[in-house]
Amino acid sequence: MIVLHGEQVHCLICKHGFEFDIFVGSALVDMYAKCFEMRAAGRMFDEMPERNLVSWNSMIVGFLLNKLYDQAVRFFTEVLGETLITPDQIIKTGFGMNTCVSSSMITMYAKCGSLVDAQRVFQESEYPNVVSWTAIISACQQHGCANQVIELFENMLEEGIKPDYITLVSVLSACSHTGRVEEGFAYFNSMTTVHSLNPGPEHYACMVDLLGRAGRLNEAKRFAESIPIKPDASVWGALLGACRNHGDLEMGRDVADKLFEIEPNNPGNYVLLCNMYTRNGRLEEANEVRRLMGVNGVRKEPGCSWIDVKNETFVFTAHDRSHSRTKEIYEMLEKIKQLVKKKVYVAATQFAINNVEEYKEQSLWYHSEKLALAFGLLTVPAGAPIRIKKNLRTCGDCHTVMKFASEIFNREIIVRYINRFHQFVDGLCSCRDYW
DNA sequence: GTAGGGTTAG
Repeated sequence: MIVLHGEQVHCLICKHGFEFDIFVGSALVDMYAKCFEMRAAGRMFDEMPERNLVSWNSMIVGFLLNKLYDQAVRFFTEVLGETLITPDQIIKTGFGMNTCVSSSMITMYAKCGSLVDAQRVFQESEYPNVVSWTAIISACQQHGCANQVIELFENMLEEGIKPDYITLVSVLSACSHTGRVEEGFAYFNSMTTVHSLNPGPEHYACMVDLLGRAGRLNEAKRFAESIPIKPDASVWGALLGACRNHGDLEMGRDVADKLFEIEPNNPGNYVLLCNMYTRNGRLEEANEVRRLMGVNGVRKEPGCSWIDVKNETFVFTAHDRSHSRTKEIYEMLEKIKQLVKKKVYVAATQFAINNVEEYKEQSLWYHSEKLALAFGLLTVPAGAPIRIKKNLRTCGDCHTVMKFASEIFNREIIVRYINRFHQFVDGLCSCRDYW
């Protein structure tokens, strides 16, 4: 809708003959991109008689804003007129010294699963500012290294760098994911008493998550209800997740009802409640939730896992048989199963949600992350870590199998679930099973 | 006229 005003101004610009001005043209590209009209932005860009750095940047930023990441990269390589730029080239050009670039690189490495590289970039950055510090703090947070988060945060304060809103989100999240309830509250309180920061919905969500994850559901609920601002979906979402983790169906149902009103199109809430009913053997109610999903036109995003091998990305869905090496993959899966069973492993069939009893255990073995693991064991050279990413949270059974596999095959396995990393080494996970 | 870091949930 807003673009209507922009179009009117665009018309006026044309009438007065300013459409070929490079400043005006770039601003129009930017305007269309920000109105989520990327095609119009592209047309504008194509029609510009000349373009400069800002025009190109406006296009790239526009792609990012519209979540067209691949196109952003393609466009960028077009600017350079060469193939993809590598981190090595960034260092050579000297751009690595730029704090914008280096903080982005910290984030990039962390999100690609390499915390050590992220740390190296941070150490090499000359004048880290609040964004650089927050980038490395978040990186450690996403990798479950809460000790480092706290250490870095304290170092940052000693260096005289003032934390901001986002820094505290990461610190609080680190506390919640490692059961540091008291410390979490201390940091939360320090926002107002020390740092002059007003907590926002994200901070409140972290605090509800902190209490909820620790199993203190009633306190979490009371906290959510006492928030001075109107609690948003993320606050109730955190509480619903805690109800699922700790099996509180009654509270879960109340919270889910709230969420269905606030965000009826979010499939996650339906799935959580449905799973809770199923796990409690209340299949009729579970079906009712599924029906509600259908009525509201909501569809569950299918779970999938992917793994990079030699510059190629392989994607697996549950029960996937589309890969050319499917036979070997399923054989490897069988092998993992036999070896794991020799340990004290017992299939956690409560995580097999939609299956008839006798198929439950077998079905667990075809979760997408296990398929990716089997493929990784077949293809990733010994000694190199197996890196898997998954778009959804994993189930308890997969988490257990990853631990066993790391020990049995003597492999480091790094798995990202949504946006947090678990590192499995010698039969243990970096999250120490608190997740 | 453009540009870096973030939470919960399947």
